[in-house]
Amino acid sequence: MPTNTVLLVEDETDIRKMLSFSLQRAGFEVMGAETAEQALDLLDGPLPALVIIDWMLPGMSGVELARRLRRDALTKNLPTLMLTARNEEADKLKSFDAGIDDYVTKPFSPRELIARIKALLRRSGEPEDGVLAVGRLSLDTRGHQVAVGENPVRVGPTEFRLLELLMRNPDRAFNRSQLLDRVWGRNVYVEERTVDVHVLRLRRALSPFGMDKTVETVRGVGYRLSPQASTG
Amino acid sequence: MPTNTVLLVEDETDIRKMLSFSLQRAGFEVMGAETAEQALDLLDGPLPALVIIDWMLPGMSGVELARRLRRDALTKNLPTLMLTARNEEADKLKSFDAGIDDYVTKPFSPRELIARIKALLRRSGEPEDGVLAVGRLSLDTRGHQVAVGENPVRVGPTEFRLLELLMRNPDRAFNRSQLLDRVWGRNVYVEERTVDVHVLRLRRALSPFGMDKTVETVRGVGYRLSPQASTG
DNA sequence: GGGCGCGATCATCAATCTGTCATAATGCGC
DNA sequence: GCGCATTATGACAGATTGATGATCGCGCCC
Repeated sequence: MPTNTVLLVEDETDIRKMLSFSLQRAGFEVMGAETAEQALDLLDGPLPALVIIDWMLPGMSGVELARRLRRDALTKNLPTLMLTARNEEADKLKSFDAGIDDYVTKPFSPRELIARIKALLRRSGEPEDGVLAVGRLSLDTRGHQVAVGENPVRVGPTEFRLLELLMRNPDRAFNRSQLLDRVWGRNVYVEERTVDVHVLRLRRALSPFGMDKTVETVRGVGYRLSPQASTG
Repeated sequence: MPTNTVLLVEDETDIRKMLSFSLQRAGFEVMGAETAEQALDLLDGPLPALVIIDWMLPGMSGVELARRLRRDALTKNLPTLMLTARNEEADKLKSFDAGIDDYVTKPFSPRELIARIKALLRRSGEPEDGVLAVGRLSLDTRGHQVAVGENPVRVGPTEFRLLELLMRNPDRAFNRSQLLDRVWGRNVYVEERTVDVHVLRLRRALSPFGMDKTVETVRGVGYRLSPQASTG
């Protein structure tokens, strides 16, 4: 999901161009569609971060489009914003009912639109899910969970932090001193050899899934995580 | 963010009462505050699902309150909705800038307000009917009831709030401090170990249905709700 | 006043993790 | 192949951390 892409569904060319311009100036990439049908086609590709829909569209209406988006699991969580000339309460309610997240009435200033878009994105898109992945190996920093494919892997706290560091820096070799600093903390006195033991324990935890080769020894230096070796 | 409770910050008594009534009829619990300061106090306790803030408040302004909420890690993700008599663009922008998620201009109909609230909650992951579900486990935030399949489960108030938080954030690990902040409230001084006891009680309540494994221990961190483990 | 439900602590036991060491393997230059 | 340097591994004792049962206190209702 390109995080700063907006899909704009608006049939009136002038308005579409004007909005495209404002949006681009605000740092968004814009995908334009003239009809709901065209929009649905575009949504088969990479998803935008947000969809702006004009109420009045030729063919399928904006409300109907919104409803469709909500029904499809893939687009269910896409933030949507309705653009309309109407200012009647019934229509607003209908929009919200169709799952629209926000509603802007024409005439509106581009600045207001941008502000609302940002508010919407702030609310939805931002939360970094915190899942690191290397090959079939994944590490969820939020959930404190390691898995190979669907299988959860049991690792102790230290091994978790160690793996996290390695996964954040794939293919980079760390010497024991660096590992101690970054995993154990700077002012801790721990024998360098202790690192070996924890690497061993980490490998042991990964080996049932054939992923133990992923943590490679760099002789004379230290250790490295190698995405290559995770083919198992 | 626990419960289907809404925090309403409005100094004019008439309006507050009227809105409280509408909100309650729509199925929300309402916490009322007359000032921003009072609101902040209330937010030291269990968090509501959403905050409605009047623009004009005696003392600290609504915008300033919103800004504060955004600064604090604990309330950062609370959806906020601004209520105001003004209709000037500059003010709207100021609101959005303060991190407000939506904006309703007086005079507004309660129905519109409710619709917007629902849109906001939907966006932040709140189910429409107030029933959270994870596997066979379900929790009704309005009826304050927990069930596994059709079987009701008896849990105490604290266990309920604890389970609610966990169910709102499946697969996410919380440490004891976070749990205390979010389930007990921030101003209370409670021993961290107390969390263990309530987790124990929660598990015990769930175990007759084989769901006790759903609440997992993350050693060295805290606890996590795992949909996986609910297969029992 | 006397249950009763609930919540917070505490003490204790069990499970798990940690850092070290001794020893076995392995790799590498010659 | 030899010998040295480096790494892998198994074992262990101590330290942490979590689970559990029991206790105490508080507010509430009869």
